[in-house]
Amino acid sequence: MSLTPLAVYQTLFAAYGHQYWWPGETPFEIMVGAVLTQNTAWSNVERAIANLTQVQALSPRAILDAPVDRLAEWLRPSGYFNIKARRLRNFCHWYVEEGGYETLATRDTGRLRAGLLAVNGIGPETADDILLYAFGRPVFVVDAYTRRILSRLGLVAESIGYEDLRRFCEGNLPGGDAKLFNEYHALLVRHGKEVCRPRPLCERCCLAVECPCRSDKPA
DNA sequence: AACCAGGAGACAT
DNA sequence: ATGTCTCATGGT
Repeated sequence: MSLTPLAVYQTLFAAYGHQYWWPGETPFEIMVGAVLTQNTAWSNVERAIANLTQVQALSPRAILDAPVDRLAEWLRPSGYFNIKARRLRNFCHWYVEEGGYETLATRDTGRLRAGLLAVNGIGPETADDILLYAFGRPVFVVDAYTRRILSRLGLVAESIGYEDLRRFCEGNLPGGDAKLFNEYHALLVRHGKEVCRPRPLCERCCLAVECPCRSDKPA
């Protein structure tokens, strides 16, 4: 009886409980956060979003109306601010051009995903974050934590690609359950942040709250 | 004081 | 298809 993705989920939920994701009030704020959190600590993203709120620029129109270098200043705390200013602008341009949330929400998930991926600056993870947390679509979001935890548990190869890992997870979980996908990704991030760390490089991740990854020093 | 953080695009091979 | 660079702030 080998470990399954569903068993991993149940263990994580038993250990940590509900995570109440995504941290954001409106769908648009969630989408902005998804872009800004690329390879960046969430605490830094919060500062950037606070800046946008402060100057009343937390809307597609306001972002498009602002000069890019001004936008970059607001995004500074989230890192990569020059690139992210362009990425956020690209996204907002597409978002408005396509008719905004109401119109986009009528599209099937496949078409919506393709549209997101066509935006320069929206890659597979950011697209799936938006699909799941802003549009409520049943999509499994893969990230660095997912790959690290599941590969250390021996479920997948460490070198597995994004789409292969996504298909593996979606194929071994009850489909159509956005609530499950929502909670699962949040739990993987939680466990990855505080227990299953990059270093020390443990061979396995025991999935317990008292995981040796947390306290042991490298040999 | 190196290492890490809820990636993605450009470019070479 | 796959590997390497770059982008950058803030916490540990």
